[in-house]
Amino acid sequence: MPGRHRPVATLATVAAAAGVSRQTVSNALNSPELLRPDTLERVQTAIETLGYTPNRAARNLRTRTSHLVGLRLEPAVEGTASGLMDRFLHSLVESCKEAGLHILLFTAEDVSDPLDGYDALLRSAAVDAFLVTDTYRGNPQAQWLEERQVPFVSFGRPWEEPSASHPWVDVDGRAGVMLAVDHLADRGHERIAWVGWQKSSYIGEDRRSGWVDRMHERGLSTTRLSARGEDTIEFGRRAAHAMLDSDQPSAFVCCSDTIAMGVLQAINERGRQAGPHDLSLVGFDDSLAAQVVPPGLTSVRQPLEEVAVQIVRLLEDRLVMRSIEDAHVILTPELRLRASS
Amino acid sequence: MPGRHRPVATLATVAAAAGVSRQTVSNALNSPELLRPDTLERVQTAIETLGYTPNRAARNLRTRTSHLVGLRLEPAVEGTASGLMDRFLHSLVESCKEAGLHILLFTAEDVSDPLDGYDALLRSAAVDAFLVTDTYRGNPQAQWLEERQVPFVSFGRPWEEPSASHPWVDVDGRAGVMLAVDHLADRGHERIAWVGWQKSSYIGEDRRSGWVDRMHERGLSTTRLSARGEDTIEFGRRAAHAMLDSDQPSAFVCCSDTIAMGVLQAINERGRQAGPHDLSLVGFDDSLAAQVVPPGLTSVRQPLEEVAVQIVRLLEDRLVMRSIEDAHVILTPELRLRASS
DNA sequence: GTGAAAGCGCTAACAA
DNA sequence: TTGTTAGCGCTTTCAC
Repeated sequence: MPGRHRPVATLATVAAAAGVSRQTVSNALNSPELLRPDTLERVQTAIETLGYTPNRAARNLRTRTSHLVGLRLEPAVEGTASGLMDRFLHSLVESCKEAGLHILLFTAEDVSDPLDGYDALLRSAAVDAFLVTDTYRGNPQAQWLEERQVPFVSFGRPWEEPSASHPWVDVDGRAGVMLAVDHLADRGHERIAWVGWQKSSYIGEDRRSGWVDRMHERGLSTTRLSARGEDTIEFGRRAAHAMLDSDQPSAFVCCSDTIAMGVLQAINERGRQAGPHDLSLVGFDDSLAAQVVPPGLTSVRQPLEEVAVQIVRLLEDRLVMRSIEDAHVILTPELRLRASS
Repeated sequence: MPGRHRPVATLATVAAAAGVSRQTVSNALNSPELLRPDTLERVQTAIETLGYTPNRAARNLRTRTSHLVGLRLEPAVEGTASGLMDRFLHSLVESCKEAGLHILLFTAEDVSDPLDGYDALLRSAAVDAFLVTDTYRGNPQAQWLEERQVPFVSFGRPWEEPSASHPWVDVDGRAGVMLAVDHLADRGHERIAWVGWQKSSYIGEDRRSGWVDRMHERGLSTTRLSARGEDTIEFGRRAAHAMLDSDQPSAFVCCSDTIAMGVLQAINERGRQAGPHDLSLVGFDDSLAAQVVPPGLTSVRQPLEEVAVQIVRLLEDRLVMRSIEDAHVILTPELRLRASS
């Protein structure tokens, strides 16, 4: 019960104090250019004196907007290096503030149902828009939301339906991996291996294509230098051992920091060194683990701060039904160099 | 503009469909026991058919509640292992759902001002309550909120003012470290070192007291086995080197996984092994880094899921002004064993 | 057990 | 430029 014991100022209070009507106070807030300068100032003084802030519920009811954006939080996956959500969320909330938006979190009752939770928030008019993040498994949310004409932006491309017209922001994983390959090749590596995700992962294949294409562009062979599997430490470890047993790669580019951790483990188990003088290693995501693991893991870092900014820009566009230009944004990651390469 | 093209059902719609008045529908929702069974069923059918969900803004305006809980998100600290927020947030949102609450995120304009951001949300009646998390630097928020009679719960004890009466939930770091000491001592270690935070950190000193007291309880000396400094990898590394140069500890208990990573690095640099057969190592927080770093870092894990449950319980109590019992909850962490010990 | 009336605080539309 | 009127969708109060 906020305000239990405080007489909270309302439009009426302020209007009385300033000697104007309620509507004039409302205008002072929403269309100040309509007021005569002296009236405006009088009202503003009253607002300040009384510490008035418009009541959100009343405004929401009247304008049929909440300025809230729903974000469904997926369970954090344990045993995985990433943990990007932390970094992303802060940037996102920050960007939202400038646009007068807030992030409302929700979770699914049934995690396996990608649509669960959206409907309830929508029907209760609790949010104006959604931010959809888990597009890695395709995103049925996009179609569902589009059918209902609900404003939303997705972080992640609609891989299986590239023609989808909803706004999205994504990071160019392919370009990120190319950065990694260039980095290693520039330092003289020729046998650069790829350790990545299963073929069924759109994101995984996109990143891998950066490795394949850049290797070929530089006249380097990719034969027998690729491994695909689960996003686990154990897979990275096994894959690295197998490759080191047979095909003598001198460097590894990994689809995730998690896998890179497994590769690192294999390198250590063989009494070799991860670093520029022995086996080089590059991960993906610049997770906290990459930053803190000895000797420091070189990794592709997603520009999450910029992702957040772009997402909010697109959300704003959709919310005011502004003509949407540049509704598909692809941002380029950068390589964070550390001692592993 | 949600519902732009959909005629959203309202109380009136449902009432018309069920052939009752609006209030009866409202009662069916909020006090179903008042209705005659057959009326109730008729109304419920109509609700279901029309897919009706009460409008949040209207309800909020009328009841002067939002069922929203504000949580100020602090910037994620890079180069630090923890990243607990991810895991915590999901549990929190989950628990909130059962209580009919939602989490609204906000950030500070001025990060150095611990009160920044609270006031605006409060005055606009955007949230009913707050969850305060960054109590490590003392929490002026507690006093500020208490003065204004704003419901809130803090995650973290009011260290500098133990008598503060606001509800809080915390994890017993001291007990967690005792678990670590026992684990190591049970395995024969006698020279167990502490690498922790500066004396100015309440949390750091609490954890350290677990080491001191349990060591003494077991008749083990702590002399020259303690180091205190910043929460950085570099400090952990330097401290470990210094101790290994002089005082021959056989195991390290660290105040954080970040520090443990530095110790691990030092161990590796000396050509020694982190593990049960050479130098044992225990961290704190069970970060993703601890889980993925080779060979796996034993670490004290905070029961964040339970923390979330307790926090929501206390929030509910405060929101209905229920008599508050057990408003101070201390939960015991557990030790996650891995190959580093 | 059900219905009618009032009003939460705000803004859109219009009148002065 | 300012004020008046109406009403967003809901719950509370009080008749019936």
